[in-house]
Amino acid sequence: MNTRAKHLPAEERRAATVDAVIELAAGHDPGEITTTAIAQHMGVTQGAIFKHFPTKDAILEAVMAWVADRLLSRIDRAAQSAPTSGAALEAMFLAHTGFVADHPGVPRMMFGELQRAGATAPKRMASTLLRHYAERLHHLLLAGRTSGELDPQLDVEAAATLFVGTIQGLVMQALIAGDVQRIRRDAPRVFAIYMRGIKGQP
Amino acid sequence: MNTRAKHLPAEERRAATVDAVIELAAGHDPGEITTTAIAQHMGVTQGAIFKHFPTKDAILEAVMAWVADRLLSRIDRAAQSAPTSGAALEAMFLAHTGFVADHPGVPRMMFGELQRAGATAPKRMASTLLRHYAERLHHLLLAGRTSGELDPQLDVEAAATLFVGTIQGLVMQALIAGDVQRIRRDAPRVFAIYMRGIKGQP
DNA sequence: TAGGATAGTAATAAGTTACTTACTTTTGAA
DNA sequence: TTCAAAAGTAAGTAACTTATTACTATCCTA
Repeated sequence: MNTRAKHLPAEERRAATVDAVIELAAGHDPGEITTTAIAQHMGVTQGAIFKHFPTKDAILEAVMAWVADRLLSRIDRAAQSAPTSGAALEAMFLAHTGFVADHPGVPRMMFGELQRAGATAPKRMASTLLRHYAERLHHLLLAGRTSGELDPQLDVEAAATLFVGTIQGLVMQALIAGDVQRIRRDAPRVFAIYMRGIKGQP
Repeated sequence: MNTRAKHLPAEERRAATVDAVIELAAGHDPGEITTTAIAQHMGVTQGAIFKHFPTKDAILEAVMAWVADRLLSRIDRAAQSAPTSGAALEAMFLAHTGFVADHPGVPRMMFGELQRAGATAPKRMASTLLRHYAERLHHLLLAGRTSGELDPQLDVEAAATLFVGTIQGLVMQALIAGDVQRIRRDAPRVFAIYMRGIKGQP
């Protein structure tokens, strides 16, 4: 558990709670992230959490908001400084895999939330994040196709599915191997094959 | 709940229990698959389950054994009747996505088990299945590379990761869309891009 | 520095879960 | 047909979950 100062101002405590969840998710399966575990990780009692969040779902909602903000801004920053669509795709891919390697609990939680029954608030946020992500991807793929850098007959929808799936696959392999940093090593190699599949003739 | 005969012989009841889990996983998230839910789905009381399985983990272990047996045999059958390595890869891909479309709960459960803390029996079985799967994949990719059908400089390890990830990505998209049958539609299109990425020059 | 607002504690309520136990019903072979 | 083994029931338990409540410690400003 993190031994930090007690009696944090409300906003800092909320931020610390979100951090605790992200950190716990890195090493435990989402089902084990109980309010007791979150509180222990911060060094407060379980009841203290409910001074700042009305329900547990509200915590998960805040976590999803954190993820959406950080991931999308990191990806946008990476893509903006790339000269071509293909380079932007690669930058986006590496930014995303880098984010996942930094916060390996995030994709687990996302996947876990998406499986939930009904339309919970955190599930909606996860869906929204993925939609925004897909929009950026779609845009880049279309631009690359019209510029001729990518295959002029490229199936953009399938290429977007494959892009996301590739990252998901890297996460799964890392999970099985129990070695998160492996993502950083494998990401460029896997992306090279992907790029070969979508690029235009030289 | 399935209205079947009560008082089944032990072996049939065990099989029915595994079926119930597979069916429940198709529509509910793994966390909701309680022993009560399994029993209700079979039309017996919750306690009855423990006449045939010592623990809940023993049920999940039986489910994983069922999956390993069915999936690997289906894949092997598909690959054997293919003329070339590339055709075998495609047959394997479509057999796998077909299996997933038939039993959409299976990849969810696999992913859920792999996230579990510690080395539980069902988690070990899931890992073993994936290792056997990777072996077949590795073999096919190597054969295709030496025959010249695939890129002679192909990064086999990365190609195997991408193959598995592609399927995982299809599952995730279907989960988000809430439409399992979409996997059947998208699988050939996504595989086409993958194949373009690994094949040799014409 | 006094005192109200804020943050945290300890105990506990209410609900679930996997698993057990004492008992009853069904099955099938002698 | 009889009856013991097999299969299922109903009720209960211990452990764990989220959330609440009455109280206490700490902070910060007037």
